[in-house]
Order: sequence, then structure tokens, then C-alpha cells
Amino acid sequence: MKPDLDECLRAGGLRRTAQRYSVLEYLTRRPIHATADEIHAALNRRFPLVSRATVYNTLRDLTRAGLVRELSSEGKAALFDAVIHPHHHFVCDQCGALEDIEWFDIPDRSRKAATGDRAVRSYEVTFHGICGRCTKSSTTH
Amino acid sequence: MKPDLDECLRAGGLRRTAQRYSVLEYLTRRPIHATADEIHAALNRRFPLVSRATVYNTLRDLTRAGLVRELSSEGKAALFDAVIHPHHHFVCDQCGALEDIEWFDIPDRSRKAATGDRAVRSYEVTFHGICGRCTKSSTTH
DNA sequence: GTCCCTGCAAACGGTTTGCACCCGG
DNA sequence: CCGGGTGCAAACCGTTTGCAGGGAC
Repeated sequence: MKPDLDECLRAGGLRRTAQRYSVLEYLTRRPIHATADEIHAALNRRFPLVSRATVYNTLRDLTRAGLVRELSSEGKAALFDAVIHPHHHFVCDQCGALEDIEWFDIPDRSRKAATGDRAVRSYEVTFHGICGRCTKSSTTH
Repeated sequence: MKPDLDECLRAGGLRRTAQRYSVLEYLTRRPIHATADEIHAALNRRFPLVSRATVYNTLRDLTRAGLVRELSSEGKAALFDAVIHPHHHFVCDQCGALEDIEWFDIPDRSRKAATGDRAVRSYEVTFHGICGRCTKSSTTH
């Protein structure tokens, strides 16, 4: 159906199995932040197909293959994204909420100078602060 | 001894206790990446003073107060830094190693445009790629 | 046919929490 | 004196792993 996904798997040196295919397809279809558990639940909604362990193992493999990005959400469950729509993040230091920030490039000059000869595949900016909700609720008065 | 640390605590709305003071002092003295467990071990090396739970609770409080930054190191134990020497990071997608990247500013233009009216307190860039060690050891041949 | 992958459940490890005691203000 | 902080240990929860059976190639 979607030969490109198969090729992605192959390119990553991963055998094509129904489980891996569906995890990858889920993430590419819904390029949102999803926890391993959400993915597991979503895939098994219709009928049991993928075990929790396999979801974790698959996500690890896909991440290593560079097909998926893992965002370790400060103590909470890790979030996974298909590597499709790059974006930055805003994290609330108080409640831990994670918001997406639209993508913008960092000037090559600063970037190259700082990373040197490292093999950089991608990058993202994480902003820290207090989100709107927390600002409102914690006003001292 | 160091009145400024006391003031930091106070400013964050935190009572001044020996435990909190020593955690904060440790992090400001050694502005490196340290896990909660390393901090706990280091502080209790001479004589037991801080329990593990208190280290965790204190780090949570300090983080909320903005005195300390938490880096959730992809699945592994979280790393903590005193908010003193800002720097960026390079994460190896393969082995998870975390390297420091010297600081550089992001042009205000891009930044403001992207974050809008959010209360941004700080930001950092995380580069992803394959570190030198992994590049060497995984060459296909 | 050979590995690698999967499922299950148990183990793991970092972090949080309940509760009683203690101390800072 | 009061409310919050601390210590201990148990609970928690996301993630990993060992092992036996099954599927990809």
C-alpha cells in the first residue's frame, strides 16, 4: 500500500513485519506526540496485534534508524514523533506541559561553529518558561 | 557563608534548610550534569545528611523555582544543572551519549516570532546525530 | 533452514508518596 | 506553636529483558 514505509524499514536495516509497519504507519499518519502506551492502545483498538514490549522494542529500533524521534518528556512517559514535521518546543517548568513551536532555522554560522565536525542529523530548540495556564493560576494575590 | 544562595531559596519561596542549601551549593559549585543519585552520594560521602527522597523533592522544588534545570536524558536518569552556565547539547541517537555544545544566541527575530507572548525564561538547542565513538565502531565493513 | 522478531510476564530502576517525627520562622 | 520539610520504606510506573514459539527472507 505504502511502499515508501517498507523502504524506510529496509533502509534502516529492519525486517518488514506487521508490527513495525503499523507502528511506523501510525506515527506517520498522525505526526503528533504520542506515548508508547498511546500507540499500543491505538493499534490494538480494533484487534490485538502488537504487544506492549514490541511497541517499545520497535520504537527503540525506529529511533535508532532515525525514522522516529524520541522526546523524553521530563520524567513522564517518553513521546514519539515520526521524523516528518520538524518543530521546536516550549516546556512549562512548573506543570511540565509541552507545547509545539513553529519551526525556524538557526543560522548556519552559529550552528556550524558550535557543533564543529559532529555528524548532526537534526536539531531542535527547547524553550523553558511558565505556560499561560500556570501564569494565571499562580498569581500571588 | 554564601548569602546569595539563601536569597535564591527565599526568592523561590523555599525555606532555608541544610538539605536544600547543600543540594543547591553542590550544583552551583560544580556546574556539571549530575544525576539525583550522584548528588545524593556526593553529599553523604562525609556523613549522612540528606535522604534520597529529599534530594528528589528538593530538586523538584528547585527546578520549579527556576534555580535548577532538569535534563531528561532519554530514558536514563535525569540530569540536573544549576542555572549558571547556559549551554546547548548534542545527543547521540545511537548510544544516548550527551555532549555539551558551547553557547550561542538565537537571533531575537526568529525567537520572538516563534514563541509569541509566552513567558520564556530560557532556551537551549539540542542537536541530534551520531557521536564520534559510534561513527567509528559502526562502520559497515 | 536460520535468525530475528514477537508475546508474555517478571524484573528493573528511577522517582514519588504516605506517614510520623522534626525543625525553621 | 504551626506548617512545612525530612527520612524511611513501600508503592509506582515506564521501560527492559529472558525465554519459548513463530515468521521473514
